[in-house]
Amino acid sequence: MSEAHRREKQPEQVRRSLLDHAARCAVEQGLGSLTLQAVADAAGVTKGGLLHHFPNKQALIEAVFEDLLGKLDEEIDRRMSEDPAEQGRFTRAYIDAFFQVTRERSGSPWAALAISTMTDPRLRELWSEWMRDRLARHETTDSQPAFRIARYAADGIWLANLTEIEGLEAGTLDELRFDLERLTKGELKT
Amino acid sequence: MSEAHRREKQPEQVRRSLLDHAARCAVEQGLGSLTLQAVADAAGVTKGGLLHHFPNKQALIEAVFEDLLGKLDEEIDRRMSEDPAEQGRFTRAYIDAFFQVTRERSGSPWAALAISTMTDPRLRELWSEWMRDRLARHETTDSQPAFRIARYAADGIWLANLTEIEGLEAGTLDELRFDLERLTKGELKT
DNA sequence: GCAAACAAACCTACCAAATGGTATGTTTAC
DNA sequence: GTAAACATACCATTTGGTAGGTTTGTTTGC
Repeated sequence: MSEAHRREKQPEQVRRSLLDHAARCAVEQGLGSLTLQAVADAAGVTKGGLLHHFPNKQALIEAVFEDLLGKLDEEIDRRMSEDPAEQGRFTRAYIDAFFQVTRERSGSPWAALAISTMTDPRLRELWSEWMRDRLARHETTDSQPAFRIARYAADGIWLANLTEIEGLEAGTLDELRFDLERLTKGELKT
Repeated sequence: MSEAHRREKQPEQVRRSLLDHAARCAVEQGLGSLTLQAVADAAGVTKGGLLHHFPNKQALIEAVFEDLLGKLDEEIDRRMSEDPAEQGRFTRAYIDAFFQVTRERSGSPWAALAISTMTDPRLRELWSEWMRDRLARHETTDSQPAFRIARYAADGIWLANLTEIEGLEAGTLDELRFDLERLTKGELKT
């Protein structure tokens, strides 16, 4: 620590490290009690160094959030481009993306997204806009009730996985994934 | 304020007020930035008075959480006792309870439950235990895939409602409620 | 029946630690 | 040489928590 003077300067890399570790800290301690010192330490930089990249705490938090939203966008777009069927294309990509990060489990920065969303009104707005925008874009293919329910269920599963300390079991996740697929095909019976 | 010396002492009432206002503050400011002073002020007591009822901050938070869990238990039990059909009885009560608090919207102390659950590892554990316990109790009637998916979807809807600034529209909520009911009867098609 | 004793329910005053942020110095890259 | 990329030192404020006092309610002793 505090050796950054000696090593070659790679601002982009440091910035990236700060974003990643900030997301991690937000998961572990909660966003409210997130401290600049902790993030700086985790990223191997001093607090002053951190404040050089992000003018204040709020700016850091919003940067983390936008970074994660961007990644989610990319991931979903990638999956959609590989899906041949048109109906429910967005819903499948959305669900799969969530299941992937659900499996990746702890340390996954995505959890920060949830906590942030709940806590900070500004971030709530960003998330709302993102969701409204994507839904509008795929209204013709993904607005049927079963798709909507399936997406909400994916959210719920993801939430449950965050809540469980050890995460849901892999087998359970596979079952749920399968059930959701059936749901989007009208095959799920009681 | 600070007149509690003069008024007759009603510890139970003060304790209740502290729990309620703590839940409220947690919703508004987030649990992480919840301050003892704010809670005490809101309840019309000094910080010292608060710390007489709850030895420290963590104890207060856990007390709030357990209080809310207890209310949820009562609500679900009440609904279950009024439900004639056996299959999916718990799932229906669970969904209805969540939809009710979803409709009640802001100021409802239930939102604190969500935020708390994500932030605090200890509370995560409490919630996990509660859920595991209830699921075990109703395994024979509520373990089918469609029920499980329906419960997760209810969680997701509830989460979305917290996320949206103004909350989901009443009409949208009614639709979702109707779709979930159909899902538990195997009537939901794409 | 009543005062003394005691405990519970508060309040006031205070402190040590942590935290966000500033100001300024030092090293590296171009 | 100059600007960016850091680090160091420091400050004002806030916050959780403690210590000890004061008031109210209840029980005990006689």
